[in-house]
Amino acid sequence: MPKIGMEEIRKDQVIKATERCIVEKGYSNMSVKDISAEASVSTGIIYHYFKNKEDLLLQVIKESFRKSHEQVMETVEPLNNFEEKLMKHIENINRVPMDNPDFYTVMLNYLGQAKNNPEINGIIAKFFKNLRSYIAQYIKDGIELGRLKPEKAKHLPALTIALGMGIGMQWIIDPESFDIADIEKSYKEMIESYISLEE
Amino acid sequence: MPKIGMEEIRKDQVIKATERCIVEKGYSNMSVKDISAEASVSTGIIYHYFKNKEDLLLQVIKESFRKSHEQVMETVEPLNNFEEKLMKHIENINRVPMDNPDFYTVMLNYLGQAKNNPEINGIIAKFFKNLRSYIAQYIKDGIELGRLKPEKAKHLPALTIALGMGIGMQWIIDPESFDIADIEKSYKEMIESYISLEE
Amino acid sequence: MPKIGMEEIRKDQVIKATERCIVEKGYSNMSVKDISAEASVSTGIIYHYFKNKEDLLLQVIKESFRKSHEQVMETVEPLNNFEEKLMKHIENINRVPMDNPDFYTVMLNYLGQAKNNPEINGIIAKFFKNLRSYIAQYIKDGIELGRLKPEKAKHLPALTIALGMGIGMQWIIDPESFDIADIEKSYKEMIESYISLEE
Amino acid sequence: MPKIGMEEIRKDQVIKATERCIVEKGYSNMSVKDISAEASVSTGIIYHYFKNKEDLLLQVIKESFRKSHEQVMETVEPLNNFEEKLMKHIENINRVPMDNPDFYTVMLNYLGQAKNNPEINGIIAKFFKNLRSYIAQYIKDGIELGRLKPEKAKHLPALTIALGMGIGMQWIIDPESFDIADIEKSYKEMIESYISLEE
DNA sequence: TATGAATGAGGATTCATTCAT
DNA sequence: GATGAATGAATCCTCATTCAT
Repeated sequence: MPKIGMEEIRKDQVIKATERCIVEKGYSNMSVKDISAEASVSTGIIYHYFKNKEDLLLQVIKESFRKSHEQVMETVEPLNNFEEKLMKHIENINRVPMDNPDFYTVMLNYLGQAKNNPEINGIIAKFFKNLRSYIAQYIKDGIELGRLKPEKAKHLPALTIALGMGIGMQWIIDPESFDIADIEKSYKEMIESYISLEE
Repeated sequence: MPKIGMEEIRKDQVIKATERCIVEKGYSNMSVKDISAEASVSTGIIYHYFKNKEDLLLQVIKESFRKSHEQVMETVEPLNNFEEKLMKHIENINRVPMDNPDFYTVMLNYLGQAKNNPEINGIIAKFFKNLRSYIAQYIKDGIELGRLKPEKAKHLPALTIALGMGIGMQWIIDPESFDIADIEKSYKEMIESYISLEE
Repeated sequence: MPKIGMEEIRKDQVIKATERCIVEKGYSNMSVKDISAEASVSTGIIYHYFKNKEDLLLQVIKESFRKSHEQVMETVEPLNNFEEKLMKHIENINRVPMDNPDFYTVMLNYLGQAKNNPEINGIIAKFFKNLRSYIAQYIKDGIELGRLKPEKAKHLPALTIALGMGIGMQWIIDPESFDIADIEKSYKEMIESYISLEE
Repeated sequence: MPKIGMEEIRKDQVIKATERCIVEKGYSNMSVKDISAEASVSTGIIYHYFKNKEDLLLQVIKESFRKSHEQVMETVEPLNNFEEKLMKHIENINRVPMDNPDFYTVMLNYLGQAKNNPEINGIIAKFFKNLRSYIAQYIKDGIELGRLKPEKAKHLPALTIALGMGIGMQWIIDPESFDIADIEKSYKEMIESYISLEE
C-alpha cells in the first residue's frame, strides 16, 4: 500500500463510497462506519481527509454537481445553434433519471436537508442558477437572431428546468406512472410551442 | 380534562407538533423528545397513540396530503368548465410555495426518505397519481367537447404537475431567483400554448 | 424501583460515584461509562441529570467544597474565643489529609485542571477565599481585643492556609516524609510565634 | 541537517514543546499530534526518541525538576552563612510563581496525576525530599553554631516548603487574593519568629 | 390515560501508536 | 533518521423505546 500522494485518491474513494451509501441507505440513515466500510478504509481516515461528516457530505454534493456540470458542457457546448443546444439540453435533463438515477436519489436527499442547512441550500441554489444560466445563454442567441421574443425568454430557463426536474421526480418516485422515454417528445413540444419560433 | 374521546384530539395535537418540528428542525434531526415538547405532552403518550416514530411520521405525511387534497377539491371542483378548472388548478399549484411553504418543506423532507422507505414512497406515489388524475379528469371533458386533441392529453397531467413542482422547488431553494407571482402567467401560457385549444 | 422523586437521590448517587472514580482512576482517566458502572446506573441517566460530563465534574467539586465548608462551620463556629477558633481551625486543616485523604486527591485533580478551565478555577478561588475569610473573622476579634497587632493580621489567613495545604500536599505525595500528627504542634507554634499574642 | 548527534537536540526540542503544550492546553487535553505540531516534527519522531507518551511526560517533569534544582544551587549555594541561605531560599521559593508561573502550572498538572501514577508520584516525592534536604543542610549549620534549637529544626524544612508552596498555589489560582511580592516579608517573619534565633 | 425516569445500543469523533516509504 | 497516512479501540453523547408509578 503506497502511503504518499494518496490524498486525492483517498478523498475520491471516500466520496464515491459516501455516494453509494446515500443511494443504498439514505443521507440520514448512514453512519460514518457504513461509509468507511463501503470505502474499505478505517473510520479514522475519514477524519484525516475531511473535517467531519458534514464536511464530507458537502464535498459529496459539490462533486456530484461538478460532474453534472461537466457533462452538460461536454455534450451541449460543442453544438452550434441555439435550438439544437436547447433541445440537447432538454434531452440531457430528461435522460438523467434513466441514465443516472442515483443523481436524483442523491439530489432528493440533499434537497431534504437544504432548509435546515444553509450551506447545502447555497450549493443547490448555485447549481440551479447554473442550470438556468446555461439555458439563458442559448436563448440570448435566439433573441439576437430575432427568432425568439424577449418576453418569452424571461422565465424560459426556470420553466425548462422545472419541467425536467418535475418529470424526473415523479418518475423516480413511481417509474410506472409514465414512460419517461416517451415523455421526452411532449417535453420538447411544450417548450417549442411556448417559444413559438419565428421562421 | 376529559379522559374519554381524547384519542383524535391527542393524535392531531401530536401530528401538528411533528409537522412543526419537521419544518423547524428537519425530518432527521428531530427527536421524539422534541416532538413531545412541541406538543406539550410526555414522550410516553406518543407511544400510546402511535406504534412508533416511523408510524407517526407516516401519519404526518398522510395527513398533509389529505389536507392538500381537500383544498383542491374545495377550490377547483365547484368550477364548471374544464379550462377554468385546469387554470385554477395551475394557480393552486403555483401558489402553494407562497401560501403554504411548509408543505414544500415537509414534502422535500419526505421525498428524501422515499427511496429508502417503501411506505413513504408509496404514499408519495399515490399523492402524485392523485394530482395527475384530477387533471386527467378535467381534460377528459375537454377532449369530449372536441376542444383538446387526445394525443396532447396523454402527458399533460404529468407535465402540468412537473412544471408546478419544479417551479416551487427552485423557488423554495432560492426565492431570489425569480418572482413566483410573476411566473404564474408564463406557467399558464406554456400549458395553453401546448394544448393549443381549438375554438 | 421508584421512579418519582428520585432526582436528588440519583444526582447524589452519581456525584458520589464520580468522586470515587476520581480517587480510584483520576480525573482525566475516567470515562462516563466508568462513572455509570460505579454508580450502578446506565450512562443515559447521567445525561438525564447532568448537562454533560463537565457539568457533572463541576457539581462534584462544588459538593466537595460545600461539605468541607459545612464541617468547618460545625466544629469551629461553636467555639467562643478567637484563639480557640484559630487553633481548632488549624487542627481541622491539619487533619484533613488523615481523616479525609480523598479530599486532597480530588482537590489536586481539580487544581490540575484549573488553569485550563476558568469555571473550575473560579470555584477553587472562591473556596480559598472562603477559607481565608473564616480566619480573617477570628483574628478580627483578636485585634479588637487588643491581643493581636493589625499588621500581623494582614497575611495571616493566607499564611495559615498555605501552611496547612503545603503540609497536606507533601504528606499526600509521601506519607513517609514526616509524621503528620506530630507536625501539628509545629504548625501551631509557627502561627503562635508569628502572631506573638499580647497578654 | 546533520543526522548524527541529533538525539539530544531532538529530545530537548520535543520536551520543551511538551511543556508549552501542558501550559497551553493542560496535561490531559493535549495530544501527541499537538506536541509534534508545537515541536515542528512528525508524530513518528516522538516515538523514535521516547518509548511512548507516558515516557515523554515523565522526562518532561524530570527535566523541569532538574532545572529547578539547578537554579537553587546556583543562587543559594554560593552564599556563606546559614541565615542568608535560608532567607535566599525562601525568596527563591516565593518568587517562583511570579518569575516562572509555568513551573507551577506544570507541577499542578503532574500533582493531579500523582495519585494514579506511581512513577510520577515517586518523582514528585523525590523533588519534595530534595527541597527539604537543602533546607535541612542550612539549618544543620545553624544548630552547630548554637544559633538554632534542634527541636525547631525537625519540621522546619517541611514547614518552609509548605508555606512557599501554599502561598504559590493560592496566588496561581487567584492572583488578586493578595500581593505576592508583599507577602514575602510576612513569610520570612513567620519563619524567623518560629526559629527565634539566639544572638 | 399520562408521565418522565431509565435503559443501552449506536453514532460521531479523537487519539496513541504503527509502519510503509 | 524522518514522515504522516492509516488503524481501530475508546470516548462522549443521543435517542427510540419501555415501564413503574
